[in-house]
Amino acid sequence: MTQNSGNANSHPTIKDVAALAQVAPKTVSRVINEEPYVSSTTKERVLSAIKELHYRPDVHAADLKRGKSSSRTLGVLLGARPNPFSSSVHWSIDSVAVQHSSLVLASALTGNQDRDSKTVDEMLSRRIDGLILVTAASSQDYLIPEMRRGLAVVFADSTSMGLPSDTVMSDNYAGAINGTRALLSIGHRNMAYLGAKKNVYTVSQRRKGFLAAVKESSLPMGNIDLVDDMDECKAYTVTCRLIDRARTKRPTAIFAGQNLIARGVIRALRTRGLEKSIAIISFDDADMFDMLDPGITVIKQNPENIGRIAANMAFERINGLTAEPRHILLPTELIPRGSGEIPPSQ
Amino acid sequence: MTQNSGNANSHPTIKDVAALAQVAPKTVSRVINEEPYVSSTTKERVLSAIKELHYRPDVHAADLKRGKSSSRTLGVLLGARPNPFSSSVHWSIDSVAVQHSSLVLASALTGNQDRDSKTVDEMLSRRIDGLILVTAASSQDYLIPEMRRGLAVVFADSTSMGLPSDTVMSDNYAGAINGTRALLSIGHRNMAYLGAKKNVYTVSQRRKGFLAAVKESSLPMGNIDLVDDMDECKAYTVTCRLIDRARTKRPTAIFAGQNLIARGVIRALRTRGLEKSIAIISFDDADMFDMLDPGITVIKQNPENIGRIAANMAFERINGLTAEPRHILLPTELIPRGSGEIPPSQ
DNA sequence: CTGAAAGCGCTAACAA
DNA sequence: TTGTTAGCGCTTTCAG
Repeated sequence: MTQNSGNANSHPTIKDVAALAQVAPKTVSRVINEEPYVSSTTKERVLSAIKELHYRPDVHAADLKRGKSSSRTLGVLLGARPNPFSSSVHWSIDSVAVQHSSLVLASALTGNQDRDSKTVDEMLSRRIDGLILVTAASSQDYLIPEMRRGLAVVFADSTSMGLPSDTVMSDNYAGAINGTRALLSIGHRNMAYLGAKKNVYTVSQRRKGFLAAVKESSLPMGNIDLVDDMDECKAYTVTCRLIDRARTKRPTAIFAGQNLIARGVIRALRTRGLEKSIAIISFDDADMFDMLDPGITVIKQNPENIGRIAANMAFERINGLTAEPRHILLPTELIPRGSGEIPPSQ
Repeated sequence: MTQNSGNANSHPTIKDVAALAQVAPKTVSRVINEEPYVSSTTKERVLSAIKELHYRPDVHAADLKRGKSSSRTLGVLLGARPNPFSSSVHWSIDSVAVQHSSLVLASALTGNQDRDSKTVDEMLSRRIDGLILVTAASSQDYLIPEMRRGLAVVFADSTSMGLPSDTVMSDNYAGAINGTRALLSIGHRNMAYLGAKKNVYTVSQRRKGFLAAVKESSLPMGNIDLVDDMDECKAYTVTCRLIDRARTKRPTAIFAGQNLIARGVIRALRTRGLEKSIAIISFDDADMFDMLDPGITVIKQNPENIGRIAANMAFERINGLTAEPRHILLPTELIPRGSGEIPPSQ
């Protein structure tokens, strides 16, 4: 037992292994990194010393010397309230990362600028190779110098807000147009749009899509209720207000700009027993939407693909790709389940 | 522009800052670490140099020197298929970590031993301070040497399987007894238990709780269908088989050992139009369970608390606590919503 | 095939 | 109040 090999409170080092195997540290290093030119007997000895000491190389120390500042670690920042969508994106990124022997430092963005930038600082201080921002709402200009140094930044389900970085998201505009057209095509002439914060890019695209479809149908805007900044709770309240209006003045169809908003709307419709009388379409699916009665018609995204593509783009950059920023739009799918096919009630 | 300060591909170092501010590296270090005894003018100069170069200290290099192998990073391993429960635990851990200026390395366990232990290795090589295993199924004996070196290991929603580490989980046994008693008290005499893999500790506790309640009611075991290894899909199939039996032989109530299993059961009941005739209770809640008709009665857990407590215990250990392993059981709550209050149909 | 020396970015210990 | 030296764990470079 040389050095600190028996020390309960610290990791054995390459020196401890070297001492036990009676070789030089560099030889241990060769074995660890599977470099050639190590005799098989030496290798054996080193390997068994590693095992005996439960030695585990310190990647940070190794990277420090290598100078390539590649920690094989990816940062992922989740901007949205925890929900199945962002979870899927996250785990999809994780599974790509594992294939690249990388790990994911994950954290939730809170919207509090100070706290969030502290989180990013912590990640950057740990020398992450890439950063994927999922559903990020605010601008991240301070990342520019980091990008110049080679940090691979990818925005998933959000726009890069001026940063020259790759982006992946659903084609929110086209998806919203599609859904809205479906509503219009079955005769709805009074509709409501309940959307999230419209300063978020994806939300604004959905809003625009909705409006574009309305416009092409030549419906007067007087027939449309447009409400922004919704969340589940507010959506409930607003929907109650909308449907408590005189029958001729109330919307016969509701476009929910997000799954949580849809939940609020559905709750409200149910309290009035109107869930089979007023149509609703939700942008983004949610668990159990198919099991309600009626089933909720949704504009479905593909979060797994978004995560996978984001991660792949990040690794391409990490591996040296220097092409122009790429902007991927993924198609959405309109899934009719009943709630979106309800005709206008009068 | 001294050293590599203008280099596009690498981070500026403390030396670059020192050169620009015309001080010694150690002085920069003092400023970074907010040590006393730095004149305010010097401090200013250093700070502005830091800003100009977009300098960010490398925590790994710092820790290396400090020798305390504290990377202020926590590992979190999620063992269950992505679902709202594990998501909540995860984000709850994250929010505690941030308070401790720590970051979370998160990864999903796959069940594939080789791949999973590679993931743990990667985390250990990054010198995480603690490891929280959420819903881990298999034994993790190889962690023992790491624990001896001071790695704080906490099991959340799972047992430590012999390892002397802290654990937090719901009181699965009591919760299951409670739910089952509720079913029995309204007169059910033919019941089915559909549970997940029974080699998972929490699952086995639920199973035992169910059986204990049955036993105390002196119901003959012949009246009970006990099925293990269910998932959503299998639960659907099995439920179909159960309810297609003769009316006198089929269960009048179903205990679903997990929310995904409950989903399969609910789907099956609906295809037969039996959702209002056969009772169901689900262990663990899920989004929208309250909005179905009837609402799904659940034995509710508190994932946020599980995550928070797990993280707190981990940080206590990291900060030197050496008490005996603690095992926390959190109460569950039976939430009646309709489906669990359906009386036996004959 | 193997080893010795130097140094990655940082800070502890000591000096000035 | 500031600077110097040494060394954390590892790998590079170069010499055996």
